[in-house]
Amino acid sequence: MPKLRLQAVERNQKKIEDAALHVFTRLGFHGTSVRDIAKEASVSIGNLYNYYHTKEEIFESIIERYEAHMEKLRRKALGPVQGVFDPAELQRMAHVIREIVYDNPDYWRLMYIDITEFGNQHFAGTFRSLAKNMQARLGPQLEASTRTGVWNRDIDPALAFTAIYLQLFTYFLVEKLFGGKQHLGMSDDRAVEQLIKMATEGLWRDGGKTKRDGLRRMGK
Amino acid sequence: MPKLRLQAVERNQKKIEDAALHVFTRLGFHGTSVRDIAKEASVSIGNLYNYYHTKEEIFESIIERYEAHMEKLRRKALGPVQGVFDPAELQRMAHVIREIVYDNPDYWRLMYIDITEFGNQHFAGTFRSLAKNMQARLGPQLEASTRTGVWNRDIDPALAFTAIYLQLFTYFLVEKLFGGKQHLGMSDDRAVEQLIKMATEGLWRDGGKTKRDGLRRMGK
DNA sequence: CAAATAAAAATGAACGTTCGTTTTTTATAT
DNA sequence: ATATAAAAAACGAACGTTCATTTTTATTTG
Repeated sequence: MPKLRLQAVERNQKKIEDAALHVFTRLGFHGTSVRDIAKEASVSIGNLYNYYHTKEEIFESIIERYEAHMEKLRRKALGPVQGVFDPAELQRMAHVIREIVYDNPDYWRLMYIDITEFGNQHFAGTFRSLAKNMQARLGPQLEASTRTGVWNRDIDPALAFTAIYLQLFTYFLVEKLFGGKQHLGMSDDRAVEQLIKMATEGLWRDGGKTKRDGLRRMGK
Repeated sequence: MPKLRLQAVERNQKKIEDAALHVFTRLGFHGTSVRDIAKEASVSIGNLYNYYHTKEEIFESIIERYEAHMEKLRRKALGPVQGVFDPAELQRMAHVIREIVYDNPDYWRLMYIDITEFGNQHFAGTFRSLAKNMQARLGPQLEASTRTGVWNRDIDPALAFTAIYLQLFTYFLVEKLFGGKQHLGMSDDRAVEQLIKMATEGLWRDGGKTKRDGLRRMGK
């Protein structure tokens, strides 16, 4: 009646999935052989099949585990947001997002594998109704922003916040995964500062008179 | 002594590469077999190797062809930009970018394949010094914007324009490739309108006094 | 608290299949 | 008749998975 202790099973699975993640994200799903995984995990080929029925099951298990991890991190990025459009708060969020992207580039590599080799089966829900989810999470804070009097009433706060959130992720992803070394022409800190300044100062009305004049004068 | 006319060779290569693109972007590089390509192109396996030495050469030839095509489209998106930050001009650019993304999702699928299966070998240069390239293309127009008097002098015009450009691509990519059906909570047209309003109205100074007050009042 | 025990875990060779590529054969067009 | 394109056949290597066997492990027993 000796069965491997549950924590031992957990430990072995983590070892296998860590190894599999490493090779999957470098060679793709079909570019990775189970021998690659076994070797990377220092486990026999046969034993892999004691823990997973198929190679694809390993892939799906990795995604499940990673998705749970990312959900925690996303909460961390959005969690303590109080004055949602306060530049200082956005700076903090940007810093967390930077950390998330730089620490977990493999998460997006998995996403790209899913798109190119699995028809976006596993990550399809991630971006669905993003703004609506944002509204559900930050509804009160977002609504509060519109009641300050200076809010640009033409702009939906949920859209605005989601756009900033996505823009920051995009910036760091381009830097980390797409090889865009300082693709905005300056350091991360300065670029983020400028992006936030751009976004926030556009959210607050200034009456719009001098601005329009400026545009008219500009040429078009 | 029949030698295939050059345009016939070109035609056959295009047929093969179109077929290969179709299967590559659905199964990935290693998930696609040369038999898949041959069948899709209605060509024998052996004959494939009369046109390409290896499977990888087919992949690289596709990228080369597609990159040239995309460069033309990018020029179209940026081409007739005169008042670079004029909302109407940005609307036009957004429309072109939408068209580009919706007509060519396979270009980005190739990019994701390159990242996950080739270590970003072939597309690494695409995002390098994006803002600097933007400066090279639109330098005069960007500089002109800073001389209108109402420009927010803290913000680098090249960064601002590149950020808007990237944000629009990101928006449509999320919609088309990542399954985010109306992820900003509204139609493409309305979302784009809001993004542009957000970005541009943040570029022009209003003195900053009432804005800061608004933020202070907001809670943080 | 060892030693014995039985069940589970781990192993690596072997399976049939499919892979990318090469070689051989056939068809075609001057 | 001959050079070339296209197709078919064939190649060894590598694929995902299975399985008979060995090793390890947690428990029972003395």
